[in-house]
Amino acid sequence: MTDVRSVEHCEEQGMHPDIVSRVGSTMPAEETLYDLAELFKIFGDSTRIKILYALLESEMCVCDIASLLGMTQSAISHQLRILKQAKLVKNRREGKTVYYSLADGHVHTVLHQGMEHVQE
Amino acid sequence: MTDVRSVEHCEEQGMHPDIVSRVGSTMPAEETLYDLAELFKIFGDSTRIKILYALLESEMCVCDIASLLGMTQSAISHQLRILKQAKLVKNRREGKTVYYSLADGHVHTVLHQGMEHVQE
DNA sequence: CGTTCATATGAACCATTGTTCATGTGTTTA
DNA sequence: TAAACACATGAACAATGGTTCATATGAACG
Repeated sequence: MTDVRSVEHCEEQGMHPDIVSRVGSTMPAEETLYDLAELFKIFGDSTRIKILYALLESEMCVCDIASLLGMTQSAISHQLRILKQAKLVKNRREGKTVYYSLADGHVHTVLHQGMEHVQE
Repeated sequence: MTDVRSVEHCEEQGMHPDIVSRVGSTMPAEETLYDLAELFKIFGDSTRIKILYALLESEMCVCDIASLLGMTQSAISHQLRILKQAKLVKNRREGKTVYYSLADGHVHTVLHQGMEHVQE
């Protein structure tokens, strides 16, 4: 019969406590990593990626994007709202029409870096 | 009563057919954009982001990562499998222990670019 | 060999999310 | 001001995904 103290396994302190504590001290704040994951989550959808790539080329209105992607205006509008909340796109009103464009140069960079990994 | 041909709205050809067709011709292949979204989906989870940031600092075994993040060995192992399938991490066996490390320099770059956007 | 320990994996569960459908808002124009 | 149009939004539904639990693999060690 094993000792009571050895019932718990390596997960308590890890096999290499020194490494665990050293790496732990260099980790960014919990909240920062959460926000970073939330950002990538935005990029993690085909429809939104397509929208961003389209806006990379030209400012566009909602129904143009819907037409381009062969999707519903409603579906596109929902996604644009998400992209706007993440500050990845901005919009401008002209009469009845609303034009969307990229909000930030970072979008281009992130897309480009990701693409490089995909294309091996 | 409106003409039958005007029942369908702008989504058919868009408001600016010229822009739609021009942008359409510059879009990467459907499959490429899908793969790109799949890649970002991997980064779009707190646990996986934490694992990647940890491995950025040092090679680690499964139970060390579990200990560092205060999570189950099983949960970490599942996530490591996903990261490995995406070719973001690689592993090496040493006796009973399996050490994981980053597979690619792109990981560092993508994380860095995303972080810059998060920190405004 | 049989046990122990580190890791892997399959099934189940719960939460999250993207699309659709119906409807609401806001702007132009007849 | 009423109709038409571009866009926004809320609720509902189906699908996806992360964690847990139980169990399987695989290697060291007595």
